[in-house]
Amino acid sequence: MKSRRPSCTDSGSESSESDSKSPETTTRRRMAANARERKRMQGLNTAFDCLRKVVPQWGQDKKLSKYETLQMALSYIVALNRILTDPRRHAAPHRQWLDLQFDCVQPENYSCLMRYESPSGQEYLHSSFSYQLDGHQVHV
DNA sequence: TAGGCCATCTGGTCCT
DNA sequence: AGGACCAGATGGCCTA
Repeated sequence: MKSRRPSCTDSGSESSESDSKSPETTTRRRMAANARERKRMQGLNTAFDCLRKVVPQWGQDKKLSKYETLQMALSYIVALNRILTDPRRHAAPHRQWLDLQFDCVQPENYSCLMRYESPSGQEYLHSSFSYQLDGHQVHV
């Protein structure tokens, strides 16, 4: 594991008589805030690990970065959404419906719309997704 | 060695 | 008032 900067959060002395402005209190609060922030970031990283497990890796032996994980999750959701909204077009065995690459879905290229279509073809309120793929506007 | 990725610290802001 | 969240800064590790 990485060697981390010496942490000042190890549970140490607790001053009980200090007022709210004393250096001791300030330091104690900072240490507590650091510990909370560390815990929060660990929770975030746990969530990223969970996301990596359910997102396709396409044979990558290297762990996806956080950014790549988010991009891949976005592409994956788009692909699954396409299957759900138009299964006959996208779910055929010969279809390479998961051939979206990271670059296919860039934040500047997509927009979320509020439209949905049921499997029976009946339209109702839902969320759909559109993005730029190879220069073409794709709606799923 | 440079660049990418990451963990941690820190101060600011918002919320309860 | 204190906790949660966020973004910037900093420095360590790893790989090409």
